[in-house]
Amino acid sequence: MKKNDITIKDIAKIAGVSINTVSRALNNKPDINIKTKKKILEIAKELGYIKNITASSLRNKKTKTIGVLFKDITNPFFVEVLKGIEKATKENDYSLVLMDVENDFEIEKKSLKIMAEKRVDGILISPVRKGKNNFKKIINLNIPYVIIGDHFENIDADEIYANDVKGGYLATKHLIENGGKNIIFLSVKNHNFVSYSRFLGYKKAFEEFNLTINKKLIFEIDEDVNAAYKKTIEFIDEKISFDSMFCFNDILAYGVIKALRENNIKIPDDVMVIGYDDIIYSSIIDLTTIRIPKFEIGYRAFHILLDKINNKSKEISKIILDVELVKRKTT
Amino acid sequence: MKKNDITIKDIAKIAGVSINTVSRALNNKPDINIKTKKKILEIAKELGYIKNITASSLRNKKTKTIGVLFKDITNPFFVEVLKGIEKATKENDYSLVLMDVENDFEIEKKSLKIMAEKRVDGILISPVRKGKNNFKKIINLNIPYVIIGDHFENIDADEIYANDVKGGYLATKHLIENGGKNIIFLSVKNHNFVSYSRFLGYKKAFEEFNLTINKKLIFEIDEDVNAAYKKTIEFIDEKISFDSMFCFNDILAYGVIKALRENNIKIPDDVMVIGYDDIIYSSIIDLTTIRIPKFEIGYRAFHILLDKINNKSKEISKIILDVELVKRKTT
DNA sequence: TTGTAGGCGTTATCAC
DNA sequence: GTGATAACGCCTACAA
Repeated sequence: MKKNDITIKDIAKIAGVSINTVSRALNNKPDINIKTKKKILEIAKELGYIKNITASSLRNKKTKTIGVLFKDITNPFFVEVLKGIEKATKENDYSLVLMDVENDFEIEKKSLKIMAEKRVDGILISPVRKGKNNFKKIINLNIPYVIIGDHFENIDADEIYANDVKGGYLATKHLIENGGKNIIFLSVKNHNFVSYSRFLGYKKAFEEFNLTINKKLIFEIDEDVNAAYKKTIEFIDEKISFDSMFCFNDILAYGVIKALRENNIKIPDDVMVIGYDDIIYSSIIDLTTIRIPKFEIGYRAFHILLDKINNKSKEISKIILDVELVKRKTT
Repeated sequence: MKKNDITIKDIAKIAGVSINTVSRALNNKPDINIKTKKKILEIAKELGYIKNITASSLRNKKTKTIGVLFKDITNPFFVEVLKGIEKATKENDYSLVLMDVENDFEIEKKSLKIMAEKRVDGILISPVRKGKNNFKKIINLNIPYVIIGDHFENIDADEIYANDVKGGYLATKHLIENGGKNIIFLSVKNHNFVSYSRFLGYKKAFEEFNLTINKKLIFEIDEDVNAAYKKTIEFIDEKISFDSMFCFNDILAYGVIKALRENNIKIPDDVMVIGYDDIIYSSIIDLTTIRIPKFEIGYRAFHILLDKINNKSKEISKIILDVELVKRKTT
């Protein structure tokens, strides 16, 4: 007999007790004789009994697993967030089912359905954004969820995200204070709230210094190194006048730096570059950036979700985590 | 009534049929009147019925989910592999439970137990290595599994990994051909088979050119950027004579490059640097490296596992994927 | 073509 | 302290 075929029934038979006495022993319930318990535990161990969570989930209506839906599991930002989620999950005896939604509405919809079918206890999601906010339509399941790294207006959902207005402000202020006059804001498409917040911060800094924004220096590209690289080459070719660049994230900044270096533009002397996220490689290339507490976002997101699952909190949480400027050598 | 509380029983009642007629309709079985089927499907849709996979898994003894155990889910190599696994998983209507084993035997053991309890249909694992090979002891469950990115002697396990002997050879040969005389091999601890293979390749190249290896130029450090950075500083401080470095992976190479740059050592003029893996950032910093088909490793690993699960293949697969030199600007 | 009955492995309720 | 029984929701014989 295979080990994972052994059931409490088998143990009961050998121990000469009923199945629910076995259940009691295995689940540390009271109302059981210490000696029978010990005996049962021994038999279970000897037989190599492995509990069937599938069965207990059915009975308990709890799967002790959560679903995690990311737009792109390869994005270093999400990788770090995932690490935080995974850690918290493990610490609380939960498991996690991961799905890469590939920034695609249809896949997101389908994934959500699968999560519902699996009866996950809760969902952590970074919703797909394509211009419109279709998110609300999608989640009409009765599953607790919290949104990670984004904010939706008019939706009563739990959210945890970074203070991107502050981040945009700190970055821009830093550039201005270091002599930046023509500051390009290299933003991305499809990030309504996040990119808008960073833009607001950018604007705020300009206002604080009584400067006016040159809208011609604001660009939106795909969230991709090569797109940033190419765009920067364009700036150079078209002889756009700029002395600093605030990039939507570190990945874009990498592309920018590569393009500048290849054109012998000195960083930071000719052009200052600042990124966003502070992903792990940024310290190596000495990129100045805004640090987001990624691990913490994931870790806390799980705990917010857990409270929802256990009905400990009824009110909606909108958690906004602090960010900080990390000054390195590209500014 | 919540949508996920609706069962086939409810549908049966409304449709005025028995529950297994509903089951037949829902599962596209033959032997059902097309009209009753249509009616049932409509009712199911209207009620917002969501199948309970927990229940069907119990009945079918199939969970349609696999477990993925990685030493470190944050390592870019595994991130890419995971992407491949996730894609293949999704395409085959499977799901994936992810656990970060934190390079720790105890966590690995515990995680494996959880996977067994969840009755995953199969496991994809990059086993923890700490000097000894304790892996065999751990997997004595009756669950199909395939080992990713590693090879164990004397174990009849399915494995998929890269041709690291070739990779080590290509890297070293490239350095020698470009004038490398004193080639440091910066390897890591805890990677018995992989690091040993790369070493064998290194050795092979030396032999081919009738050179003798200087064992004083072989080092083992932790698999960590900062460790590589510090070690390189040591080389410089101790005035070790070297003109090139073959790094165990790209991450180490990043640390090395940083240290060299800070000490005004020109790359590749004074020192050539070559990495391994070709993770995504390496193209940006123009690191010469050995490319491993990471996505493919994950993607194919799933398919090997799937065949095991479906009993399509009884023999053991040892798949060794090809690698290639990617010449960029650090050599 | 459809229905009845039983069981997957666990846990909760209740009685003893 | 312990046991019998039912139930979680689904699927599969088998019978009708």
